[in-house]
Amino acid sequence: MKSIGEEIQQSEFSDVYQELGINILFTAAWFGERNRLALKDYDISLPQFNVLRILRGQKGQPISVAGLCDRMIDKSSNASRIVDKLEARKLVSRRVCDKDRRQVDVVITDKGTSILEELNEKVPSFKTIMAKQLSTKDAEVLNFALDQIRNQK
Amino acid sequence: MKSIGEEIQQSEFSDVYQELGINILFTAAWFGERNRLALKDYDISLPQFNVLRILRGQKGQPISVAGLCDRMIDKSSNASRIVDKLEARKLVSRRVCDKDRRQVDVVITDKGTSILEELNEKVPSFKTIMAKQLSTKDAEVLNFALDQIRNQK
DNA sequence: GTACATTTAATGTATGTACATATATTTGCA
DNA sequence: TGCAAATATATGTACATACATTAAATGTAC
Repeated sequence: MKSIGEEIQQSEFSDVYQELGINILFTAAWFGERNRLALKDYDISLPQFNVLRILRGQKGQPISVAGLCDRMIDKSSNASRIVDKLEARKLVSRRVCDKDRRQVDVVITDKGTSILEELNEKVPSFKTIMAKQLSTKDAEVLNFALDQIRNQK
Repeated sequence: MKSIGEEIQQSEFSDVYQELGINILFTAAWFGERNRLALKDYDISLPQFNVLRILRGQKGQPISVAGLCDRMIDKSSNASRIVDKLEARKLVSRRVCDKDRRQVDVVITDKGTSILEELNEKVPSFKTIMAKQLSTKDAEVLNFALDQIRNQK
């Protein structure tokens, strides 16, 4: 099995926390590459895929562009332009919100939903990727540890 | 303390592995944002910073562009162009390798080394970020788990 | 030794990101 | 009401990424 040190050919880290930081970054990038590869044939970028999944999670309820930003992993990505691309392909639709006409309501279309279903078969779920090596107990412990890492002064 | 579900306002995940996957991606992005903020004043991008650190790790020994790619976290980033920017600011130097004239040897300059020293004071180390919430033992366990996740068929 | 394949780096192009600014709408308050 | 401040989205820009292609050097088969 390749350790993170072998992966990036770094023989030693200054300490185990440094190793862990790099390991988290590298593992995230590794997930990204896997998913990008799976999406390639459909000409859908990773952020586009994520937006579609957030919209599906809304179960038909519209969400504003700012709401999308809040739920996106990469906070600085430009949700407005990602929605542009998706709208151009009719995978989502956009409508000015009646109650607050500054807001724009975004919803996934039927076409978007059906593409997403196809994609879900191609993109391996995190469960598929991790369940063999990690018990649910392990996963819970990891989740707790990551939550803790981000919650420091 | 905010869990990952609270961070991205997702009330429920399909399973704990899905939650963990998102958690890893989100934590990596969170690290990235912190570092980018710290580097902003120096007008050095994250990948540029990473390249400088790889070069410093070489302890004066030159490395090829392909060698940089291997050691970089984001495999698809264009090392050639990142080196362009660094060379333009005289933080690294580039020279055709004598033994194999297809290769280019990259080394960090004194100016690059001294900027990197400054940056290391500004950019919080992973140890600083994580040591309070995580024992070294915990960190070791996490490292092992992440290595395992990436090493599946 | 020539011809072809492989390797290394650079470049071209489309898209995405980071960050500032612009535009429209709503809110708060004198 | 009228007007400044705040909010929501879109847009402008420079740079970075993803991926294909090009150009030069080296390796290999004949």
